[in-house]
Amino acid sequence: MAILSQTSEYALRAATLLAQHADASPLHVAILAEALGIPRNYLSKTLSQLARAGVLDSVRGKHGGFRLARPAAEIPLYDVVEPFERFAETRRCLLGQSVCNDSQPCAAHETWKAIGERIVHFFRRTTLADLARSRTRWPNQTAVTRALSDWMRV
Amino acid sequence: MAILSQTSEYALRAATLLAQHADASPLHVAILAEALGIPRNYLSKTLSQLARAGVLDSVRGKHGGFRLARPAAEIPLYDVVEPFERFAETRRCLLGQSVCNDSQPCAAHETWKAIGERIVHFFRRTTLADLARSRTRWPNQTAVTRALSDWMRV
DNA sequence: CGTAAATACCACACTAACATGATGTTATCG
DNA sequence: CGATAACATCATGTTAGTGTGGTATTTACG
Repeated sequence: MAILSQTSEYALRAATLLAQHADASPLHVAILAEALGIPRNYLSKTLSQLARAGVLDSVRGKHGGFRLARPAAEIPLYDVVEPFERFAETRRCLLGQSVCNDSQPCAAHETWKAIGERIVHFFRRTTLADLARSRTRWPNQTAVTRALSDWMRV
Repeated sequence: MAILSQTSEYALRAATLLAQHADASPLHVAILAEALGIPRNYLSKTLSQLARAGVLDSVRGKHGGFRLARPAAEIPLYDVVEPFERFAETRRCLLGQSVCNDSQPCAAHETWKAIGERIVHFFRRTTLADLARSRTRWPNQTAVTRALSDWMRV
């Protein structure tokens, strides 16, 4: 009953941390991974996918890293999570009936549909800016400080 | 984004069909599996678990099968699905924050919590009797007819 | 231009969910 | 009591998600 995959959660956390990073310089995967307690290479792969999806910019070479491709307020969580989820399944009949729609509903149709819509609605309406606002407490706080204060580049 | 595991869906379908079976004689796994389009041995294992959980009665030997352990109206979907799901995860913070509760919430806490509660509420409030009421259209309808009319025992 | 530092990519390992087939166990019935 | 029909269980296979390590590629900078 996890709703989101592990990968999606990783993506959300990393994107939130990036949104908390005010200036536009990219952050290294290594530091993000350390700060968030996420396997480094796996996060690297995940963020590359987000870059391909247009959510992040990736900067290669020395002083490279990842940053948001546009302002946090313009990135709904849906965009962050969609590359790793099959949202279409939200609309499948709970009982697996081949015909189950508004005019020929199964017994659970109304309620089940409402739940699915509520989930999608949440991801569409909430943006990274919303998540970045709250005070967060990531697994490795010192690495977070380093990341956000751009420690590496002093 | 499947919310429920495949196994849980199998269990729900089989239980619904059993609830539609008015009389108290048990139904064979083989017929249930054929009617619902579910792998036979896998369904067998799944229903055995439901029997161990007290949701179904299993009857061994010739003329055996499975039937509901109590009236359909007294079996919430939660009971059918719970053996295969980790509902506790519904209450985990979306951002994986170690502290995230009503007094120290993350930015998504309220909405995310509401979604989880709505899902659990649905499974607790809806019973097999509710699902059995609607006209269903299972994958193999002729096998369903056989099953529900107790064809084997004529 | 060469070196170092970063992402990108590839190959593989591990695990849990899903599935299949064979065999064991129990109960009915002739 | 033996044969048969059902569930129960075990061993194994398959797949997708997750994770790891190494190599290739790109870029900055001295």
